[in-house]
Amino acid sequence: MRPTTKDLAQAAGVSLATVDRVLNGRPGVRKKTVDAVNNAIQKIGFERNQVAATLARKRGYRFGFVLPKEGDEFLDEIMERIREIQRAGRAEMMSVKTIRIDEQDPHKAAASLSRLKTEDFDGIAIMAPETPQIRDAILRMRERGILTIPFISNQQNDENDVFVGIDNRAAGATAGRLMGRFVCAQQGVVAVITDTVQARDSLERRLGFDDVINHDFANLRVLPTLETYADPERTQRIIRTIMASQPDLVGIYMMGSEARVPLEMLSQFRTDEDLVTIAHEKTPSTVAALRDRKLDALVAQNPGHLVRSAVRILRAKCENRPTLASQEKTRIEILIADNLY
Amino acid sequence: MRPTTKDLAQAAGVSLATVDRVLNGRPGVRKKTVDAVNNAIQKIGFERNQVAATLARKRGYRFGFVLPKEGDEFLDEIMERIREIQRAGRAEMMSVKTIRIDEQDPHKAAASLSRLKTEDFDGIAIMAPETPQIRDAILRMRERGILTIPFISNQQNDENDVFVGIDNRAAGATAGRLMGRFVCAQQGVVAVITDTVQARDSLERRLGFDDVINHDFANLRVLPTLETYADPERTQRIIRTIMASQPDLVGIYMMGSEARVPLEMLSQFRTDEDLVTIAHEKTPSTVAALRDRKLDALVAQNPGHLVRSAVRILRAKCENRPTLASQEKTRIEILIADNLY
DNA sequence: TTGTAGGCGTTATCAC
DNA sequence: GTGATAACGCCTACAA
Repeated sequence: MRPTTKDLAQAAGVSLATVDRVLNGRPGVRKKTVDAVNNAIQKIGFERNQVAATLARKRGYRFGFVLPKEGDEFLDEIMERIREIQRAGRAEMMSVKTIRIDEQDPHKAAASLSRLKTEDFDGIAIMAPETPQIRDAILRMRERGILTIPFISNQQNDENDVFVGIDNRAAGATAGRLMGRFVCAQQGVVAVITDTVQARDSLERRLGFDDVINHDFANLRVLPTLETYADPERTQRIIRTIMASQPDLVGIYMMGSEARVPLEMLSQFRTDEDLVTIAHEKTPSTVAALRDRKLDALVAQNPGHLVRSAVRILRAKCENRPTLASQEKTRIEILIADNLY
Repeated sequence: MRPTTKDLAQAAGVSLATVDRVLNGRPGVRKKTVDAVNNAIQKIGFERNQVAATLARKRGYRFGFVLPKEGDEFLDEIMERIREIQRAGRAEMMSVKTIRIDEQDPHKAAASLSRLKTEDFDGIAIMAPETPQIRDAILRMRERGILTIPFISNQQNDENDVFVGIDNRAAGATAGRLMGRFVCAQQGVVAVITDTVQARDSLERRLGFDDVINHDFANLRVLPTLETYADPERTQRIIRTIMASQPDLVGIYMMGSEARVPLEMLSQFRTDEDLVTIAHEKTPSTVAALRDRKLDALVAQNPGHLVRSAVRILRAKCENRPTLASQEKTRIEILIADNLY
């Protein structure tokens, strides 16, 4: 039988309460006693039973996801996965809530974060742009004792802490290599479209993309990034212009997470089967485009994985135990028509 | 506060013990009482607390993985992931064991399965070739009351039951499309190498591969599958012959899960940068080959995911609750040099 | 600084 | 058939 806290208390010659204090790093125990307990842990090979520990805490774990108020299809997927885990989590004594913030207004957003109280949350996963106000708000949350982890959009990797999301530079590189391999032309020009290059994510993807193209595909020339500002009309204009002005166009890289609008516009123009198109994220639009051969490949991060990984990491932090590193590294998925599952 | 069994007992006008009997489908309760409890469940929105339930069962969950005795690098990865979950599982009241069977000898293998007792296992994930003896042994295990699920190698999908592993036909199709897209030649010949075409997995991959090539890449001709029987010398001979006899060779598809030997042999010959090579499974050998540009792409199933998914499914079955379908579908991963993480 | 006792929401073992 | 009641292993008052 596995040793229990009772065995441990006996082995260390202390009471259950003291064992609990040491186990959970609570104050009010003499160093000597702490050592005695720790030695006993080693000696009898004690390992805490998380199931019992969770049950004994009256309240379960309460986690939150901070998400932008306005979002694209990718965000819809994320929210659907959060809903899934909400349902499944109840039986495991875990509740998950979402908090929407106004991404456009850093002050409002920061204020929303400030309102999150320690009494309501054990940990929060935060998807938010990198602004001074938000960074401060996050720091203050931590001081209040709420665990936080960056979610999908990285907050400049402040401490070499965990981060749930993909390496965007590698994602861009992946897109770059697929573009290079799929284009069979001797020479050609590649266009890059995104909503805005403001975000760090876009910058990193572009860097990765260029790295690969410049290094391994000298036959291709990549044009400056075109910004749509998520405006359909502007998007249409951009695509029309690029198609008309670049006779050597062989590929289009849709770099943002909102490929729906560019794809719609593109489908009005694309007649040339040799134009290679690559986008990000698996959404209803991109999946349909992949099936219809309007898109050649998708570079994606799995929304379900992101959400579950965030929750697992927060929970592990709460319980003060390590996570399986191999499980929590977010994979850069490549999707084509045949592995869409 | 969430309703507990106590609340439920009160609402149904019965005792805790009866509630438990109904909840766990145990016999010895009048139909009328069962209905009363079920109605009360609906009425008060009761949902069982799995944490408490797990704790209250004296023993935790005991699962097993049946694996072949002899294996390749892919199997090593699987075992490493099982070890990981063994460590992590203890705190969650779950133990995981592996049982190695002699794949070459169906009778011995079946005998090994027969030895697995209900007292020792709540559920077993089985990776085994599809032979009458093994099929029977599995059926008998089920009759004994042990939950079983096919693992990686499918047992002809007997009941439309769960299956942990990839759709091999889709995996072959994925390899086919990558081959078609990566080969830029006007015309060419593609070779297919595997250990043996005995296994259903190989057949299905080949079907998927051919589907795509025939349908979408008329410029390519796929040669009959070459079998290495996992013999290095034979592999070398095969590769030498194919390189010499097929001047139009533009691609090699290593269809089995053991790409190490073919890759080694290939590296002795490959000088032509235009030869596209695609293999299966992420292992030290294939990863190194991908990095060294000796391999262009990998079609893989994630070993960690496979193992954890099997455990989650077994556990859910034990606890008589559903799984997250989106999480348990094994993805067909495409790996290139840039998304190897 | 340390210990005692009661409780978390189930399951299991007895009686009736 | 059904109902009390004692575990399960840990946490948390409150007492000493």
